[in-house]
Amino acid sequence: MSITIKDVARQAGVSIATVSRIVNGQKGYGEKTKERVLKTIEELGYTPNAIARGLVGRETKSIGVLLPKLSGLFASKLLEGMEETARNEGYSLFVCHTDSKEDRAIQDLQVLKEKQVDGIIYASDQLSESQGQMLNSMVCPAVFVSTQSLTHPFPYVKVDDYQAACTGTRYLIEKGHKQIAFIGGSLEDPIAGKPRDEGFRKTMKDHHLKVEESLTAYGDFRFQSGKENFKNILKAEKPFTAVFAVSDEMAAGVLSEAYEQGISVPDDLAVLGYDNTMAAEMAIPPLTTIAQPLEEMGQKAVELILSIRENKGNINKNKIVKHRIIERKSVLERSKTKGLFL
Amino acid sequence: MSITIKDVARQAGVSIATVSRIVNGQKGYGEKTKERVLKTIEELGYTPNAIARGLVGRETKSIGVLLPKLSGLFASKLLEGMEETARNEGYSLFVCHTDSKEDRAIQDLQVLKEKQVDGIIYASDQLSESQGQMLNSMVCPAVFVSTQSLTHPFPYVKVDDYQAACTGTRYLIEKGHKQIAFIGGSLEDPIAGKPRDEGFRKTMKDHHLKVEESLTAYGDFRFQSGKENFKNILKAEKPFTAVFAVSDEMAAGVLSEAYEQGISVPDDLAVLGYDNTMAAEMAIPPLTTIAQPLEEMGQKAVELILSIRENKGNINKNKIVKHRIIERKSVLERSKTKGLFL
DNA sequence: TCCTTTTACGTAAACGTTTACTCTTTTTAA
DNA sequence: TTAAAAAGAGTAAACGTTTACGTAAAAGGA
Repeated sequence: MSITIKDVARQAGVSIATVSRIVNGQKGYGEKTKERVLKTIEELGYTPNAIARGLVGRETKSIGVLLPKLSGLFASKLLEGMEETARNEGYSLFVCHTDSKEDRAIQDLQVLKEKQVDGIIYASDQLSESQGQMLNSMVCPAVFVSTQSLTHPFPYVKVDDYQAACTGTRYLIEKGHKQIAFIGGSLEDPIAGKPRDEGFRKTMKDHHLKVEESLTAYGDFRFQSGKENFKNILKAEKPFTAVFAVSDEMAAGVLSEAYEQGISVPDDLAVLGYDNTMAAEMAIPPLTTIAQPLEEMGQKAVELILSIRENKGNINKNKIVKHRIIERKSVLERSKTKGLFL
Repeated sequence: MSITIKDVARQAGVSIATVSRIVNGQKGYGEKTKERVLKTIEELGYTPNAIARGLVGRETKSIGVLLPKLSGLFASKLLEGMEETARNEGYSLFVCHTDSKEDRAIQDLQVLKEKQVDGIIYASDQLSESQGQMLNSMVCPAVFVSTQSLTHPFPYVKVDDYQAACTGTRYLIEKGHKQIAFIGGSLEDPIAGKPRDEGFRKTMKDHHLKVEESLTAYGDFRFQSGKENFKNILKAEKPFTAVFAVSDEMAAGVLSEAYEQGISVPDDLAVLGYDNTMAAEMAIPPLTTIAQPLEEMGQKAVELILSIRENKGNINKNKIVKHRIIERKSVLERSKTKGLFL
């Protein structure tokens, strides 16, 4: 059995209320008492019980985080940002790996509710109807990061996917590329899939460029998906000089497949990524990519939770964070890259 | 204010003890009562309060995990394994990013103690003396994963680093390589640094091969470190045909530097990695590497915690898990690779 | 000096559960 | 039938805190 506030109180010859006040830095005790109690705490090695605190104070200083995938550079960078901020504010993080499975996410939400978390961060995945209902039924605030929901208007932190895709496409075009392949996310994904596709198409159109449908493909943001989709695109044997893959992992897949087929990047083909995870840095050649400020997003997400807890009456808290191009080595000017099937 | 067991009891016309028993699937109530209570629970949308449970039952169904770095493929894969097992056993994970900083780890341990976690997993980092003392003072079990401590004998789950390094070195030698560069971890690191170095040297010696000191370097397992160390090794201009880097990230670093210097892997040089994270898969060329079964290690670590909680009197619980070579494309036979400075 | 305010505590209730004891009532066994 | 056992349920104490309220003494003000 461990040392409780009672033991401290008895040993120091005061009431538990006094110990509590001292521990919590409130006032209502004399200087000598304080010192005596502090010494006793030290001697006994007393540690307050956060569970008991949580029960009476009705806050647990913990936040639940739902991530579709833990083992990737994207999620882990996001998590690092959240952890840093949470720590500084005295909060801990429960992490849940939903694997994009409906039932897992529901289970997670249920558990987090029972564990009385002070907030929930739902990251980079689509929200189903029943998840949305659960989220609504929670007493704690919930925010989205790197995603949002059209039907359930929780505050979110994300980049403007549409604009980011425009930026990327424009970058390629300004480098002189005209025939551009595109590997996007699922078009059924209204948050990260569709808007990027739209951004790409809109920008192409604005520059009077045609998008060749056999040069477009849609995957799931993963390495394998990038690799396979690029293989399919190559099968079409249509001319192109650049490919825009909307995640670094997919871009790495493109690089990998290109390598296998003896296609040299950037000499034969330009490749543009998206995210700016470490995958972009480690790639060969290092990937030029659209950066999402993942750590900042994680930080903002927990700040958002915290600010909602304070001003219960909150204004619209959505935060659009800025994307930007990180130029590395995978994109050259059109004139310096040969292109494929020309 | 949310619905409590009292509300359910009142509404259903029974005592809270009965509700509790029904919720927890114990016995001591009639079939009709059970149905009535269950219906009431459904209607009211009652959710048990795990904090209150934790207070009386003195278990919180949560486990704390300390990781030196969150944002890497290594940690996140490990985490994924832990999460999966924890979830299946009804546990949640608090993740803490120590950043290998003494004070952060101490703070984390303190918080986890206050939050009354049921176990602690200390991952892939060296344990300092004061951390060891804190760990000892915790009431819950603690285990190491992918590390261990010589001075604080907590149970651990890891591969045999010495043997794994032997395996890797032997693999290279069996492929006919004789002049092998080595990029290790810090020699001050008695767990993951020194043993791998020793395994490398021992195996070289056993095969009557000389290790050329200017072809060895020691880093911190990260990409940049691999890159820079390889650059230094090249400066020595000593002949060699293979390099063994003891993390995939560092191996990716050598690939990256090799690419910049126009060295072709595997045609000019063989590269062997360690870990088998996604970095190995995504690398160009895909890395042949020593696999650590990270997910399995994560799983075993939480299983270990759980089993210690049950049989309080526990035997020696250390678990050495098996490493193995994953052959991909970065190592060819000596006869097929040109080598450098020959 | 006397009254008022402040300081320094202590008491006890609450937070939402679980569970050891009760006490009936019903079932079982002989 | 009747005693014993089992089933069905309630009461209340505990878990370790925080905090509203009370009270006596000390300090302050005139």
